[in-house]
Amino acid sequence: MRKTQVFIVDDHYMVIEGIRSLLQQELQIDFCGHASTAASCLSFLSKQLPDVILMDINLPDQSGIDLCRQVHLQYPQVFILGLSTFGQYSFVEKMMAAGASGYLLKNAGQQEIKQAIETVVKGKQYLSHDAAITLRNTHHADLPVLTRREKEVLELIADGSTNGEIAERLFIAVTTVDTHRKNLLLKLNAKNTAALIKIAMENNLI
Amino acid sequence: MRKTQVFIVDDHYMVIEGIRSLLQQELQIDFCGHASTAASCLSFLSKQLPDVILMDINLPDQSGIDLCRQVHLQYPQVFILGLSTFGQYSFVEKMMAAGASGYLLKNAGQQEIKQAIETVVKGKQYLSHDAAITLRNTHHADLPVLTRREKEVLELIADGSTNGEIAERLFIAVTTVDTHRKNLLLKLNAKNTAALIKIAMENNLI
DNA sequence: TTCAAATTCCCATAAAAAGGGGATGGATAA
DNA sequence: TTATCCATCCCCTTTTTATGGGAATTTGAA
Repeated sequence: MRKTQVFIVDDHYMVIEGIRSLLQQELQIDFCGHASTAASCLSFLSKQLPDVILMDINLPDQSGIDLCRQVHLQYPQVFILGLSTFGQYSFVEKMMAAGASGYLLKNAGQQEIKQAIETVVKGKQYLSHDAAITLRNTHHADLPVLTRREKEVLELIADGSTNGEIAERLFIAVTTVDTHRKNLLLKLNAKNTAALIKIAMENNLI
Repeated sequence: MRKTQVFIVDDHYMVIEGIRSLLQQELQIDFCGHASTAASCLSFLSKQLPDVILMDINLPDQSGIDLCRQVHLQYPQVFILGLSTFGQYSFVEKMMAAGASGYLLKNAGQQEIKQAIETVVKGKQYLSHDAAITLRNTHHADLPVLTRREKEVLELIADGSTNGEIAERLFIAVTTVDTHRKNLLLKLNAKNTAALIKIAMENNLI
């Protein structure tokens, strides 16, 4: 039986080495290389295709989510396992939406990594236990979904722009900015701008 | 010559395994154990003292900075190397202030880890190249010193309190709060409340 | 195609913050 | 002991936000 080819994309050498070390003991799995940037990952894929890619969400040149989407479109036969430090709901969800077959947290042990790889090569989905719990427990319902426009306005508010300035930059009326602002306060349950920015930053919305 | 005993505190198994794997090839270094929480780290130390601890900043039960301070006070003979994903200035600085002898980023390779350990056991300081650059580049001198009162006011602003509410809670006049607020905007070079909160949070003032 | 959500715009009033002054007592460090 | 910083307080004006409505158009997904 052919060994499963595994490729790793992560900008932390310690993590790459950790996974490599853990997978070395698995006879059915072959570690075929690693990349620390999205660019070098794509470059590798143009020459050789692994069966599974373990992909970190935080990469230096671009978001792992974007890379995931790109790789999934270009090489749909490759299974992608998301990889990150924390099980923040939005990240897990976005990674899955971008075409990942599963998600692993970096505190996963040898057994879990092995099982995840074996599961996704069969075409099934694998969610890290903790990630699954996160998806269930955490502020799923609590964390509101901001629209594209609301996020834009939020960013500009955080930068210190007044409604007038925001309106100018986005080519909309001041009253519209006002409305978005109202909705932001409502959605994030903030009393005023100060609380809004604090909550937004605590939830990585900025 | 006695081997250098190294202990790791990190809640990510992959990182622990990575470091262990990298250090295995070093004959002068002995990996003597690991912990994934501050509590189990302290429990280990009560029985056995390593020469160097590689300590992550993000731990599940408490901040690595607090743990660092505690360990440094209780076991001053143990050298601590801070460990984290990013080289954010305030974190590096706080870790050093808490008694760490050095700082490593998780993208460090085998040579760098080895050199860091060798450097700190000699009682010298070791800063990861990237961390050192961070310390130099980022707003070091720029960061203003906030007074006790200003910090209190800042926190209350961030929580969404109005000047009136802040005045009530601190038993001072609204006009005084106004003055503190003006000074905060000035010191942090913020255009308005939104920018103030963002800057304050980015610099860990809240 | 149809329906819900997103985006856009408007009015009016009340509340809060920003910006500009100036002033006083107290502590502290040089 | 003088100078500096902190904390406190006050005035006034203008700008910006908050709050509470209502309503028309896109747009995207089912």
